[in-house]
Amino acid sequence: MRISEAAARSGLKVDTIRYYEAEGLVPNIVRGSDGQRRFSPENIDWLTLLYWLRETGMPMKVMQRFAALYAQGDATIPERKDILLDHSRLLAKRRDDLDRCDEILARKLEIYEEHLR
Amino acid sequence: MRISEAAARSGLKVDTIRYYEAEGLVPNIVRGSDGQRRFSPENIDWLTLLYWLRETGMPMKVMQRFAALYAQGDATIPERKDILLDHSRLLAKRRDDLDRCDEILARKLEIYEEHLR
DNA sequence: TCTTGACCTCGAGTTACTCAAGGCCGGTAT
DNA sequence: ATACCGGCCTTGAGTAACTCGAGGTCAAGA
Repeated sequence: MRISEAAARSGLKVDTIRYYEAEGLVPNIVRGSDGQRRFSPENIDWLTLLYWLRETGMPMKVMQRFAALYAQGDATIPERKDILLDHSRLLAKRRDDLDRCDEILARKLEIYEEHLR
Repeated sequence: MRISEAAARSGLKVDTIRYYEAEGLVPNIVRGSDGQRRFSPENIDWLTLLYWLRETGMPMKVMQRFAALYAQGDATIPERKDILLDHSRLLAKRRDDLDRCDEILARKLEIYEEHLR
């Protein structure tokens, strides 16, 4: 499949996919005889994973390391697992932040309500 | 109180506070006779709010509008309330994203475990 | 044949910081 | 008395992660 469909399926934008490829985040993108990128189902899975990792705050550098390990095959699974476990902890922190902000907003809105009376 | 303490209390960095002031996000910062910024408790509350709004993804432009309204006094409370309610919806969306990513990580880690056996 | 649409590359622009350089000023140590 | 130090100041450049525009190729349809 071609890049626009890859974008639609992964959640990433077309431009972002090209950018990620240039940054070495997407191994194994092949080109057709027309010079255009062709995406395999495995490519799509990978892009989708990248989308969610990025969306939830994983920095590019970490994603680059992750991608490099992925490109090296199954022997790197323990290291990749560590990266994902770290990210899991980050998600927990983000959830705490959201809760904290929710509280603050609730208090602020409360005060606004009082002012409106 | 001075800028380093303001940073410690609000969560923002010193540089970020100065940047925010330059961008018009912080009304009413007074200067002492030495030319240095002095922060009132109200300033600190405001900076803390900005910190949490930004941390949870409110764009600068929205914060600028919010700050401009704040600077105009209580008459703008209804509009400010709308902004915070909008942001509240964004928080809910972010929480969904975190949940979605958690699922994906769990599935991925599961697959890694299988590979490791 | 002409145009339309999807793709391509490359380079510049944007957002939201972040840092480094160079300078002032009040307080302590020699 | 002076030397140094830490904390503040401004300005301008650098960074991360996109995002967009210009200009070009190519296959398929009217």
